[in-house]
Amino acid sequence: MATRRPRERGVTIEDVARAAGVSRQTISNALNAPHRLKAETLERVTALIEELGYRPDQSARSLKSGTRRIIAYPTPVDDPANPNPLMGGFLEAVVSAAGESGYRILLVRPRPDQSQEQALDELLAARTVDGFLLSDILRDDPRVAYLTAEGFPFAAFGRTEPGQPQAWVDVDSVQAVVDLVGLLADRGHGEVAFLASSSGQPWMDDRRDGFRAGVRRHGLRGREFAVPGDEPARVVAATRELLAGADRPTAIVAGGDWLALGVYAAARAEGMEIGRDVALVAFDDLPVTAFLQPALTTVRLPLRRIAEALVSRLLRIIEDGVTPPSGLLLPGELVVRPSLGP
Amino acid sequence: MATRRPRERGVTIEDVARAAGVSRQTISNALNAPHRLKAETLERVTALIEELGYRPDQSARSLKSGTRRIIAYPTPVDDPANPNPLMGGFLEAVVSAAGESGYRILLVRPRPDQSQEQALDELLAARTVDGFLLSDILRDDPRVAYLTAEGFPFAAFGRTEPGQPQAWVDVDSVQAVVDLVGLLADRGHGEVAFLASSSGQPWMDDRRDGFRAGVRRHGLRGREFAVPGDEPARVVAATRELLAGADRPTAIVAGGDWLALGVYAAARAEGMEIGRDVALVAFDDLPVTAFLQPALTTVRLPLRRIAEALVSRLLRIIEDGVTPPSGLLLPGELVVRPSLGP
DNA sequence: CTGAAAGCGCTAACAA
DNA sequence: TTGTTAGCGCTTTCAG
Repeated sequence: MATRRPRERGVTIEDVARAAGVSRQTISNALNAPHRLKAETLERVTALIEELGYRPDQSARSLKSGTRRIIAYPTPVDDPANPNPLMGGFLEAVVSAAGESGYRILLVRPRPDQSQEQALDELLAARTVDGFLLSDILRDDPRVAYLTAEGFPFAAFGRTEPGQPQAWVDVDSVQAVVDLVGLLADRGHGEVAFLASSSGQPWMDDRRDGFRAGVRRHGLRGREFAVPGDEPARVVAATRELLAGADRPTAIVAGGDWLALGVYAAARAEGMEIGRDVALVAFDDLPVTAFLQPALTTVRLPLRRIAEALVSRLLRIIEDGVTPPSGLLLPGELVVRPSLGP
Repeated sequence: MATRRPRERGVTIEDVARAAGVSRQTISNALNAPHRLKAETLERVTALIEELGYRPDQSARSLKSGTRRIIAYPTPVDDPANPNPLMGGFLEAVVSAAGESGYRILLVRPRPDQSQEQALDELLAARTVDGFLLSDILRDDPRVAYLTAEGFPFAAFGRTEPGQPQAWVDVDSVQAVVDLVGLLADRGHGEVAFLASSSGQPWMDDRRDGFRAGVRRHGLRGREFAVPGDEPARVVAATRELLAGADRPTAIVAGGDWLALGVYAAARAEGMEIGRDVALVAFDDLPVTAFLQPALTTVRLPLRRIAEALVSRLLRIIEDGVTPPSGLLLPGELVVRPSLGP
């Protein structure tokens, strides 16, 4: 089995031109401006292209055109103990959306000795990609600052500061959590608690804000408690303590399904039943929640719509130079299930 | 905020050469063959490169060298109802491993009108990538057949046929499940059942084979039952039926943690407790299993080692033209936890 | 409608 | 040690 070395080159435009007895330009036109060719020539050339399996070399094309049709996505560092289960679905959606427009996604990661900006700079300066897709945006994200300063196209999953390009898409977590609290208020809960992990993800702040807003709006008494990190054991321990207390809340709003899993475990350990002894709502709609008993009321992220919006905004910047005047806030999808109680 | 259009070019080798008052070749040498320059020149040029922020254009370099330093990974289509929660971790590991050697990962997906082979062909013929990383290998995988026929570098997560390049890495699922069954035998179980999903993933066959081998070796009585698809409701229903029967097994080997989740739910519904009334072992070590009560005995996939092995094999083929003479079988890591029972 | 020439940015080979 | 030449494969511009 002979392995073709990558440096061996394939069939070039020259080969096709010679075989067809025309100039290279005619081949190029057949592909890029077919209307310029006589029907007969076009047909002949097209057939030959097909037969020889000719495809324009991407590097040559990029060199000439200055465009790569590649979007870089710096992959978030994934905590091995708690890998983001939605990552696959998000990438899937992004790859599809970009693919529709003929773009591909390049996964990048700073080398151990590199800062985030350096890693971006390497791609940017080497003109390896046409733009960036960013996620897990921090309030004061150095990547956003850098790309903004460079004037390089990017789109962000997560809000950017007012002074920066508003090429962002985000889920309206505040509203979604307000709605969750509303569901609890409707069912007569007056004493609710918010369970957060304090590992500093920016979106957790929005969810907490939503909790506060919801509590205020519905005149409930709200309490907040944070678990340092998000290891299962800690979540369970913290929640047990809460549930064992005399003044325990009648409902818990978990900042994420992951945390809610700990509430299920804690409730069982305390001999309580979710949905009966304590109501529980959360956020993310992890696939696993389908197996929980009772099933979990939560908020589903519209990953597909997010990805489409991100890509279409980014491509507008790349191709038309048009930066969106404002961000896009997409509603989360409330999924009401029995953990909410009767 | 002026957005830099991608077609605007950055600083080129020419710019640096002019600024330094030397030829372009000297700049190139400073980067690629520094030993050829006089120390003083090198220092001056390097400083200038840094100052101007010059980085060689990737396309130009690729055009010249014929190598892209990009590896394509065709992303599996993810069932939205049951997205693979390990995808993120796998990609993470692959990106890291490839990054170590200066390669990046390009996510690709056939367009709706394309076959898998056509999608590969597009990348291959356009010389967009140096090689492919394949996962979810089928027994008779068309992608493997195509790349083998083309003699194009690839490495596969999952076994390829004997006549094909043995550039694969796989987990020794058979052995791992034999070991699981051994654990059950040690604890005196004589009546065990294997729970599979019949949605046709190739690795499920290996796990079933492992079950059969384990049962045979330890002289147990084994039964198998398959759930069509892997929707939670079906898994639970099928398992409940099994547990409710008079001749119920004392232990269940689930073909994956996902299925095991259904067993937990079914057991609870039947008033049984995992680890006490029925033992349970599974495969995958999904992160969520840490929250299960009792915690699940399962097999962890060595994703990091898999990724490293895949990348190093692929790079050997790409860079040295050396195809591995045989595949690499990595052991799964048994994680013994209380679901196994006393 | 088709062809010739030039050049995108880079580096390998050779020359000075 | 440095500079010059040529050419990777393609497309844009301008002639025919």
